Amino acid sequence: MVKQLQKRTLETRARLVAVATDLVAEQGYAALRTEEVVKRAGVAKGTFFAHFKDKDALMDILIGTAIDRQLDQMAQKAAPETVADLVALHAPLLTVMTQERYVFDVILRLSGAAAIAEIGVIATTFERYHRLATRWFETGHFRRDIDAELQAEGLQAFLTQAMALHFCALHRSQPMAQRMQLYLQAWLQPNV
Amino acid sequence: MVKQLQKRTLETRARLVAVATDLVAEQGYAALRTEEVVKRAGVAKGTFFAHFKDKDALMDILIGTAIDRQLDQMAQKAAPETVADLVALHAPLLTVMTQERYVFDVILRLSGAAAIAEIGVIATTFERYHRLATRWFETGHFRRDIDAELQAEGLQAFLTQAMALHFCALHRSQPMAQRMQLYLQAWLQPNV
DNA sequence: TCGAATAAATGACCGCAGTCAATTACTGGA
DNA sequence: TCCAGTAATTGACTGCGGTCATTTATTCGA
Repeated sequence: MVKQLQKRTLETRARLVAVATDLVAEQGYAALRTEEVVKRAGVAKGTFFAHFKDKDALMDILIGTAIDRQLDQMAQKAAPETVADLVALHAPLLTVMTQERYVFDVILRLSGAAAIAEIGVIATTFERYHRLATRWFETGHFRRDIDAELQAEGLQAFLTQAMALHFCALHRSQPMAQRMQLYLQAWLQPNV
Repeated sequence: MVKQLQKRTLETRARLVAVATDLVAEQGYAALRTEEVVKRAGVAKGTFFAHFKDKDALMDILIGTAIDRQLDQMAQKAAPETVADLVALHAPLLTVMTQERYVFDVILRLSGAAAIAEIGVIATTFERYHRLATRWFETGHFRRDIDAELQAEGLQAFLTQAMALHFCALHRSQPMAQRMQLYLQAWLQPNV
């Protein structure tokens, strides 16, 4: 039912990803062209699309991997006990996700799995992030009137909002971290 | 310094928008092709791009107009006094914004003005929505520990989150309105 | 070791957004 | 009314993502 993959297949695929990684390092994500990738990898155009459903599928791997590395770092750290800690903890993740407008757009597009069958890397990292955040909130350092999962979903909502406004000309003046602080203070430590 | 627009210009532009509106009604947003628009409008391809920076600029007008109509309706109604009212008030707006995955993607892409100089229709409607929501919260029926503007920003964040999860295979089971209710209860009426 | 079945790779081709030098239509002053 | 200057329009062309019938390589049973 499952794999019957030849060694060649894995090699080609790995080469494509490696070449793409190099190209991104050189020119950024938005400038990546599939034709450039296949040329450097020494394969035909069709081969690319035999390995990846579309260009987004490659981006999913590249960007998802980068996000996952940040989550590795974050998972190492102790659970944050204050909003300031929580915001500080997110700094590197925010940097990765907002390094280019194009990257943020891809993340938004792929962060939810379109179908159960095709959960990509980015969607998987979002699940992972959700679990990680839920664990932080289960320590009980923040609100207690709602469960940890809901707190985590709100965190994600505000994270997205802060990043979106970062790219908005009308709001770019305020730094992302400061906005996060404001949001999360109100979300996690309401004072009614 | 400003306009020197010929009548012809306005006519062509209006015709393009009218044709596009018809096409969308027939086949949906995602299926819209600029070539189909210019063919029906009886102009050349280049004319389209002389009037609109790119295809997104046309979508901005079509979708932005549809959103604006909903805001007209919402602005008529009295300020909501409960979370349930607030959620119910949003139902038509949610329907418009999530009618197609493609529409939601365009909205996310264009909801923040990329540059002050080029604030589009969708970005303008988001500003309008923000002002409207702020006015609701100024009535003081919800939280009082944070100002109305912040409440409005949170509302927008949760609105986006609810729509995003609506398109996510892993979460599609729960209806949007129900999710909104959960989020907004926690956001607007914390119970610590 | 051979040959049929299957997997991988190929590249010419297509669809569609977006460009631009050339052309046509309009305007306002003489 | 004529004509220079400007605005609007044109359509062939480019760039790039994605497809598919054909060719080439690999596997595995006899």
